[in-house]
Amino acid sequence: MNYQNLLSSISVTFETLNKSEKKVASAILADPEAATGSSIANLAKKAGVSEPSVNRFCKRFGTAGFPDFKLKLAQCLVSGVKFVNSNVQLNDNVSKYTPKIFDNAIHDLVAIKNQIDLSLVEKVVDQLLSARRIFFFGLGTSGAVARDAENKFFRFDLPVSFHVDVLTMRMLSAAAKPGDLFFMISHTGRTKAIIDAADDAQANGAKVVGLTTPGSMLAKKSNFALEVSVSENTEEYMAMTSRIVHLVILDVLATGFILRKGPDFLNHMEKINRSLKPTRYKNN
Amino acid sequence: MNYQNLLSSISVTFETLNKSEKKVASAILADPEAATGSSIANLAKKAGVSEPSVNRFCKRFGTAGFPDFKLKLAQCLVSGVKFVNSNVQLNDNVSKYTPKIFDNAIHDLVAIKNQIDLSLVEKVVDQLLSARRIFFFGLGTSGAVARDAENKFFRFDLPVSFHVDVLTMRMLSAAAKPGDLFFMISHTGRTKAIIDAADDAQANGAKVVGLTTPGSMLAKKSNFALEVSVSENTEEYMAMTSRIVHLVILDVLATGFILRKGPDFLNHMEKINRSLKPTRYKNN
DNA sequence: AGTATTTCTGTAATAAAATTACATAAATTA
DNA sequence: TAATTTATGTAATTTTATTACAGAAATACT
Repeated sequence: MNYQNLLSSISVTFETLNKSEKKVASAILADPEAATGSSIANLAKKAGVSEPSVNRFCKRFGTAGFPDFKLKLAQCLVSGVKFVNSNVQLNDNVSKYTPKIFDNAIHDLVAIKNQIDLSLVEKVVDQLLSARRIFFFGLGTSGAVARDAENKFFRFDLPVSFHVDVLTMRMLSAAAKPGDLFFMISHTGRTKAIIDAADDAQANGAKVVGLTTPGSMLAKKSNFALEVSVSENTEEYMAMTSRIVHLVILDVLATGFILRKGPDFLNHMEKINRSLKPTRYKNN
Repeated sequence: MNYQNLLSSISVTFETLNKSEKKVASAILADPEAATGSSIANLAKKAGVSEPSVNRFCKRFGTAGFPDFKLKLAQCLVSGVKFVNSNVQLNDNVSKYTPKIFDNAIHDLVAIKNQIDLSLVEKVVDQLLSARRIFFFGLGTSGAVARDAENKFFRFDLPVSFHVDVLTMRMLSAAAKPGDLFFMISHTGRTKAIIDAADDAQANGAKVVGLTTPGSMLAKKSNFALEVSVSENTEEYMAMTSRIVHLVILDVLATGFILRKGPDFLNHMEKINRSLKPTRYKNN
């Protein structure tokens, strides 16, 4: 029995279960989350069966007993999409809202880490490696992300630029050529200027990478869509975790790029790093 | 407490634990997998402490008790945040380096979440609330952070600007006045232009907030130093996690600002959000 | 249909585990 | 050095889970 699929095992074998086991299964399937937190007595009551029936149920599914069952159930819930309720409340004080903000970012990073399509990452790295020019486009918050991306990728011995000006975006995408890579960053994926530029760039034979929300207009129009879904509530008034995840994904791509370039490339990187020395005061 | 990173939390806060808690932490860190399966008596024996000590340990980490702790520990093992030695190696493939990059960011966020000085956060929020003008200064990667900060704080009905041009920085700090707030962002805290500006601004009676590495020159010269220490190795060739943590801290400050402004302020925020509507395509 | 056999399920007893209350020890402060 | 706080363990209590067993329900077999 694979504990990753405990829940689906339960629902799949449901019909083969006997009366009381079905009751237990229903109680668990109705709220698996709650089941992980309750005692055997509690769950038995909720299911309308005796405690040993619950225990037997657990053993039937290959676990050592009820505590072990809860553990494995909890583990199989992790991989599913599930939000921590870390909403900031209006009356939160500093010791409440601070960890919440951190937790939201952490939670979304963990979620995306587990969801990200590695073969797609690889493909985008390929695109970055073979591109003749790279443009990062973003507006508002994503403008800051685009700027950060440029600040990373310019080190890679490639013509890279970032743009936050919609007129420039129009002109560049109108003048796009095969070999150009347009890296579009937009959390909503509905920003007109970005969508229009994606259309134009693609019509001119350039490739478009979209860093955006799943199924968005931008995702659909991209050759390669890096889709990032974050807990909606955190983005209510200001972009928060989406841009954090975007930045980390750009780090991943940059890392992939460097690794593919091989060890010699590190000399080039080192040269760039050394250039900063005169801009800094000595370390005490 | 974020259950995704219970393990990270334990390893990060290890030094702040007292004697018996350290014993428990070591026993768990030595074999987290085993810990999820053992009884409190067992673990207590392995750690060489009493059972209540284990129980207190669990509560200290924000869990309801030992069973709940085991559950959350088991969950965090699934998501598999490696809390030690997530260095990218030259021969890593995409499925190796991708989670490492994420893990590094996650790990540092957990670390700072646990270390951040909440009263200092509160004080900086006070400064932001009472400032007559706010300037965000940053160069390179921190320039992107400064831009992001401006993109957040301009919504707050305050004169806010960000600067990435050292000449402008000089002029602005030379013309600083009491009531001005200079928010300096520099991971190294040794960037000459930033340090010089901090000196000038302070000499002219303005307040300086530094977002930088602990004990840096900038930290020493700031009225309020938000000190962030990240795992050094991640910053070798390019700033990675430091800027992520900086951004999240700015989110915390922005959140603190809004909450202090009270519920009426949300109308103002809402008005700004609405203004973006015409720039976007309709959601299908 | 009626009995035997098997399978299922609950009750009650037992065992295991976790938590609490309290006391003592260690560390810290004055 | 005494006073106070903090940390830790012992023992009692409570909660939780498991087992053994018996009665009920279902199935199979005359």
